[in-house]
Amino acid sequence: MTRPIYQVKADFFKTLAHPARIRVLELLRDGERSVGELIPEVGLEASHLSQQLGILRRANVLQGRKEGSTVRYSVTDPRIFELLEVAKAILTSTLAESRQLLVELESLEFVERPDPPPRRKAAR
Amino acid sequence: MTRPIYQVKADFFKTLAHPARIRVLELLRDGERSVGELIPEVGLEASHLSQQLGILRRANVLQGRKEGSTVRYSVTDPRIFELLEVAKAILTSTLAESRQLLVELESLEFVERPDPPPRRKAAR
DNA sequence: CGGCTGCATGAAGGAGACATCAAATCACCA
DNA sequence: TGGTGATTTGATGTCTCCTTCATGCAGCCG
Repeated sequence: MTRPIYQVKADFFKTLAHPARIRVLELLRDGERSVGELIPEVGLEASHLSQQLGILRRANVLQGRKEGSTVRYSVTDPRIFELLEVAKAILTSTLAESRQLLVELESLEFVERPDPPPRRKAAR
Repeated sequence: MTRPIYQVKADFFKTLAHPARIRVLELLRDGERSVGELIPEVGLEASHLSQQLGILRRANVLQGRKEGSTVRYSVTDPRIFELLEVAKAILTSTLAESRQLLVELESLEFVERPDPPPRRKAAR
């Protein structure tokens, strides 16, 4: 094995860590899409979208199929959707809790704390 | 809703997109750990690890519990492990396919392609 | 009290990711 | 064959993240 597992996993999550790439994946949930179709739906200019698609393609998350002068993309492994579902479930409950916490906080008085003394600049 | 869903999801994946943070999560799979216990297992210096823990904590992935002079961390939502499992499954099969492809490529002759002409520098 | 241990935070430089424009490539058609 | 539309690639400025050092701070113990 060239790279440790946790490094590979981290890289994998990194390829997913971009709003446009997430959108693309969610759009591909209901089937193949050409780049031209994705452009208006994702809202990026062609070259920018192509870069993002390239990142997903090089990570083997997406695959492109050439059809005439267009390229149609689809997901390599449908389990990616399962991943998105689990993420969504986690986020939904986590956010619900945070919101709840916020409500509770707003019902409390603010307690003023004195300003901390200024920090000395690090001499390097 | 302040931010679109795909932005929230992307941020979530971003908090996971670091090898040390993945390691921490995998270690917390079998229960609570103090920072001091994590240091040798993750292999980061204290302050660096603390920064990474802070990122996970602020994202509500981890929670810290103060016990005397130490802090014990645990995962907020156990479904995070499910997420890691799905990711692992995807990576395992994807990597297996890539390896297979590599083997096939190595059995082919290389076809030399002429160097492309130099690109003109963009004048901006 | 005073120092130590355990952890968190702030600041700063360097590395890497993003966004954007220009240019290249390929398929198709007039 | 030249032109046009669709997509990709390359180059580059900007911005964000990562890492490290210095410091802050709370609890514990002598």
